[in-house]
Amino acid sequence: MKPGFYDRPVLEVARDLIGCMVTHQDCAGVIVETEAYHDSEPACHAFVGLTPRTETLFGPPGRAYVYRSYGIHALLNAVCEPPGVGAAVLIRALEPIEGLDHMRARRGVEAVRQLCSGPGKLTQALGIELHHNGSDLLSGPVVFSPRPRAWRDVEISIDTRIGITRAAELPWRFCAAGSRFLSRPVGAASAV
DNA sequence: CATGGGATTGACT
DNA sequence: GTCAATCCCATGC
Repeated sequence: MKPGFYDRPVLEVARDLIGCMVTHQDCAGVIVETEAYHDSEPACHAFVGLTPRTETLFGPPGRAYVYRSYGIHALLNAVCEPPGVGAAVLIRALEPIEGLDHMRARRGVEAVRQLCSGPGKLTQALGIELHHNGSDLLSGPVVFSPRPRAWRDVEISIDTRIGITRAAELPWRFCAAGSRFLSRPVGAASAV
């Protein structure tokens, strides 16, 4: 992405990341689902202020924020907005493009739709771990790159965020309209 | 120092 | 639909 891409309001970045590519080593996918988080609302980890955990969130934009969820999964975010503001875009689903066999080996499943259709699934498929927290998204090893031509005019659907209890009413979830690779259909309120 | 709660997933009823 | 697994870390005594 261009320098400065992430130094903007997190809602704009979350929308603009739909259709962009995520690459790690030999695996790559197109982002089809994101969510925005900002320190002004209680669902965001940064809501509690600057702590060891949220240090990356309050740091410079364009870095990866990777944290452990439910003691099991690593979740990938792109840090946004200027230093001092705790904001990030959660990457929730990818359409697999390259390295599918490597993804299958790490995920232990065959179906393409099962490889990256969830925030914990895609980090497992791409081999993204906690030690990637704080890494630069321009220089890698985890790299975000602009939309391929075919995704230039992707249509965006907006929905409420998934799996949170606080500020659950905010429409801060962005999806590639009609994608078969979402973690969950648009408009499917709760349900597990 | 002890405790409680997740930005989830997959197995089972 | 229901539920356990599992661990980092914020919070409170």
